[in-house]
Amino acid sequence: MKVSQLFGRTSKTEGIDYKTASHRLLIQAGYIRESTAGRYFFLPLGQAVQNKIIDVVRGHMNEVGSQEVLLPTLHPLELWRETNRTTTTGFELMKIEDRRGAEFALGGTAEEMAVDVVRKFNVSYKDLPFSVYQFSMKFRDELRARGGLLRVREFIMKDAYSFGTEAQFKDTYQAFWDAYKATFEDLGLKVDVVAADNGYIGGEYCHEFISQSDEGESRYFVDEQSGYAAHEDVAKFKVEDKNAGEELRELQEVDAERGTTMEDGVKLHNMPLWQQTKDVLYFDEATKRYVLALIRGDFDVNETKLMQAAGAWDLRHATEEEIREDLGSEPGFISPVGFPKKGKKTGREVVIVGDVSLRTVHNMYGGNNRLHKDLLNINIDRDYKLDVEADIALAQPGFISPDGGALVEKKGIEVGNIFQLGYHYSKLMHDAEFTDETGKRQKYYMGCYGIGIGRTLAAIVEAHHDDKGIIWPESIAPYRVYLVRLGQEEIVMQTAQSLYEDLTRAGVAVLYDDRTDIRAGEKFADADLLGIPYRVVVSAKTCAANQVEVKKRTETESQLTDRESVIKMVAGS
RNA sequence: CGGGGUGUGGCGCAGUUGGCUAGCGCGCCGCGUUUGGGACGCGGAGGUCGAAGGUUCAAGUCCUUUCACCCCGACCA
Repeated sequence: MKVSQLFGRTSKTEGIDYKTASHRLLIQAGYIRESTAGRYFFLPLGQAVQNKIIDVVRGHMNEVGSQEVLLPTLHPLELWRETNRTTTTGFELMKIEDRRGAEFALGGTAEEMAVDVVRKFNVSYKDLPFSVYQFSMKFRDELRARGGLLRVREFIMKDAYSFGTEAQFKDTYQAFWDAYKATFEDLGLKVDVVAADNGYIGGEYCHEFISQSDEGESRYFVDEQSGYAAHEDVAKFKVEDKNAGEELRELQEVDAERGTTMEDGVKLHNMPLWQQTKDVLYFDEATKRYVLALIRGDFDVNETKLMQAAGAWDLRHATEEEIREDLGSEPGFISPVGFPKKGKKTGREVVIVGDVSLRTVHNMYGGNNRLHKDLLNINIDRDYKLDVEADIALAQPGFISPDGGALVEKKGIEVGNIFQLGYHYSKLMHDAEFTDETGKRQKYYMGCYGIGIGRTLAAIVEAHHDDKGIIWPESIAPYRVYLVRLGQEEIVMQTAQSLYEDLTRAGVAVLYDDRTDIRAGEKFADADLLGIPYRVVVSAKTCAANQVEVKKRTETESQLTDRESVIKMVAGS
């Protein structure tokens, strides 16, 4: 390709509004251009990179035996109703109607569609396990797009769906895990694999592949020694015993002229924070129940864990009015001791969820559901009972991981994920079954596996750039060589042209800067900005020496060699 | 949806207490001089100043409404 004919152009002036490096560089170098927020034009260079990434991903998918398909973009809304996903969450689903009023979802993920096509074929145990995957445009009605390609409203995603028996699943999940590791390695991305929350996708466990970056939105914890890694939503940690050996003392009410914060309690009673009870009252809009979360005073409630434990979907904090008038308690003085089972006025059920850390403390202190009254020597089981006991604590940096090392907080870009779906979809959707060896119909056990192609592209730029521009890993560079011609002497014109042809013949993708009205500095600057791995220069100087100049984007010094060596060098590997 | 900010040729911006024909740099087109790290001269093209309504003799500038975009938050594979 000749630069003089390339559609899209670099820009000297950069958009100062763009905060992330990938956003700025990709636009400045002419890879992408914005349409509206979160929707991008992929120009020839950007599309070339995107296709390279797709090739790498496809290779690994094929390697694990997954089969490429293409599902429709418009999903019958009926299918989404079958799994309740039109209502279960505030999922950012785009909807559309045709002129006859038929309703569709613009595909944002395609579990239902995958099940729908598989059930049309009445599979048997002989077909299992198997998986299908596709590359397709996904639509998300994001409240706020950000960071260029990092969070968008339309993007190409590779999504795969596996079908099998429960016994087969472990191997399938591991195979995708390994394939993802290999994929991101090929793409030049170092990723952490972290345990995460399934959210509206359903299922019981999943893992995110996160490229560490300050620009990322995912916060997670890593135990560097053991390799334990988990998203902040699900991160576990060891809870040490405090005074669990202490003898139980008698429950006692005392006057408590204090404010409503934890610190006020600590000051008034002159006792440690960890010995205080933290009582947080929520209301779940989905199930219309109150959820009272109890935890040791020095910990915070992790709302994601809490929702899982309580079976809640849509938590909000209870209002002061609800606390006082419906539950007869007092903000800042809530206590599980004698807390009502139901709202007095509304009759709404109350679920008490306690953190496992409550077992590590005896003789706790806290409110007594009345203004300026506290209780001393509160003890679990004796003074109150839990409906659910679970880990609902929020991990913090420095806490001890389940494996014993200290948790370190990291930020990163989630470029891929793998989900165990189990029977979630096959149970919700009719006929999602296979025939087993005995002729009986069985639900199949599923997984799904996604990679955001555009986001991966952005993550690669975040990981590989300097102040001059992008530095593409060789595996996905849009071109392998940036051939710079300096000057218009006959010999230079001929040498550059024939080198261009020779390299192309040798199978090397060359971007040939044949512009005649552009000076050297600008060509070099563009070469750096574009980030092509090899820069080859042909000029009067190199021709006089009967050589060409070559420099890798990652290096600062160029070298002179003969043209055969250059061809060998860039064609190699 | 809350907070902050910005909308003036493709990009980056200036435009005073309202005042004459809306400017500058980059880029684009033409001619010439240049030519190893973002040259220079001359000549061009390109703008209903985000949109609508209002105030005024007069609006890029003031008022109202609205839309879009950027950043932070809430939300979210």
